[in-house]
Amino acid sequence: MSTLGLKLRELREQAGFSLRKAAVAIDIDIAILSKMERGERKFSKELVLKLAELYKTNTDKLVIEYLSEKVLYELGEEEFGLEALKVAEKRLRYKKNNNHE
Amino acid sequence: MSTLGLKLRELREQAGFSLRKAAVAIDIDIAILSKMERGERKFSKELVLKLAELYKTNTDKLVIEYLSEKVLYELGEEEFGLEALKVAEKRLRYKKNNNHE
DNA sequence: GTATATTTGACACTATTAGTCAACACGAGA
DNA sequence: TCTCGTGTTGACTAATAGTGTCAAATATAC
Repeated sequence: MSTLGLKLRELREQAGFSLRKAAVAIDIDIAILSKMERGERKFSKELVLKLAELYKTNTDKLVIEYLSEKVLYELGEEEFGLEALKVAEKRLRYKKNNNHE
Repeated sequence: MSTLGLKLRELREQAGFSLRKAAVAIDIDIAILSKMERGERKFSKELVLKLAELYKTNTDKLVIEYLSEKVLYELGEEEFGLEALKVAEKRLRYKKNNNHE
């Protein structure tokens, strides 16, 4: 199940939006938001940002959540998922330090 | 540039295969293998495994490399890439410990 | 009952990715 | 120079995945 979806649903309810109103506010179909909140469809980063703004909440954590879910989705049930994450992390650190473009 | 591509090119040359022969052996078009080795196209896991077998080399490291590249590709130039990786890692560990399906 | 909110599935549309093929460039050696 | 083996490139089509739209079904409250 999608953690990001759950969080965004909670945030929506806390902010007092119905699914319909939230969907209208960010200009998407109600069905899509419903499915996204329940993890049946993937969020786009753009929508996550729009929703964060609508609910007046901090975007960073949500973006991190969004990205990590994307990463986990890509790894699927792979046996070496953890090892791959470690390698990716190492390479990303290296890139950050040397590739200040 | 693709580390996986470079590695597989080295392995191919060490194993004494021309691009053509390797491509024929795993039943793909030469152009595809050429592009994959140079990072112009993404590898599929299936092809990585076939090539590892052809070159008689250990598959695990190559699979890990393959997965980490996939992950890094998904993260792109995201500001919070590292943070996302850490969250993903934490969640994956949790899943491994509790979700022995 | 009506009204509002959400879920579900079917469908079409678009974008992305994968596969095919032919032309091209290059160097080695006859 | 000719040609053979090697690798690169681009154009094109096919297959696949992702998105958006809509209406019907379901649920919840009044």
